[in-house]
Amino acid sequence: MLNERKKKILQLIIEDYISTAEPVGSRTIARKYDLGLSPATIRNEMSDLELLGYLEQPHTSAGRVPSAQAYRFYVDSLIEPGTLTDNDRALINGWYSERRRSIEEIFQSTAKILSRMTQNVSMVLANRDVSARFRYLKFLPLDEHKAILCIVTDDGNVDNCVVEIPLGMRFEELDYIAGRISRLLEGRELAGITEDLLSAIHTNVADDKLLFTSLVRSIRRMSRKNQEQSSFSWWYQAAFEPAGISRCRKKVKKSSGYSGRGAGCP
DNA sequence: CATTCCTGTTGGGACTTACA
DNA sequence: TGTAAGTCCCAACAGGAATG
Repeated sequence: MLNERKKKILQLIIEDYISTAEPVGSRTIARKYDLGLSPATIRNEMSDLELLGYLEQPHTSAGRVPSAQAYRFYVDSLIEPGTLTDNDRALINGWYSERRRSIEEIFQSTAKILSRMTQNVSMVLANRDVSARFRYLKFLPLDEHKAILCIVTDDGNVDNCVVEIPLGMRFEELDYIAGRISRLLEGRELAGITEDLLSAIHTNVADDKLLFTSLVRSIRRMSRKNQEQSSFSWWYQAAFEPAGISRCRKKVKKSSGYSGRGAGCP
């Protein structure tokens, strides 16, 4: 636990480093900010902060730079949350009162609002849900021989494919099968739907081979898609939209490498 | 034009001193 | 005795002058 003096020194170092992008030394802190402490005292506190992991030193005689732990502490404990003006509140309420269709749109809107309010580049970052779960499946009739098989997961993804309706099977029966399979698989992680489980469904519920093959193929496709998305561990949306300046948005999915899409930004 | 050397500046560590 | 402050010395770096 940091005492008040350490907190104050850490705060000044972080703010100085943010504004200058240069390592901050004890003498700089003593001279620029009236703390009533000598550089030697500040140096001792900085040494403690370095031991505690809040500061790092690029090389022996350079000043100190804040660590990731220091930034976390700064955001959580050192800065005072500002108060929203009525205009800001109205802007936010206006954006979110509109019904949006996807998570992506919500991210875009959030980044835009942040950018407009702060007049800075904003970035919205979220962890992807790595384990989508089966929600339900449904058959939608196309004609008397074909139907669309739709599988829905709890993260809102939908996969579909056209299936042949087995000869002599009525749509009501298809609907009944969909209900039974949905109940059996509901809440299960896609990755956890095993061959054994699918075989049991094949035997007990959907004994038609073609129908079963389509079902398995669709579940596997969704599971694969989910795993691919999960490999992109973070998703973020950046925006730069100060009033009166041309817009520039960029969306990037980040993984171990780099991939991006979007337009407008060099 | 690239490299080397010199000098000034900045900052940290170690040690000593002053004081409550 | 612990803490704060002062001082000395050394290291790293930047910038300018000298040199090949």
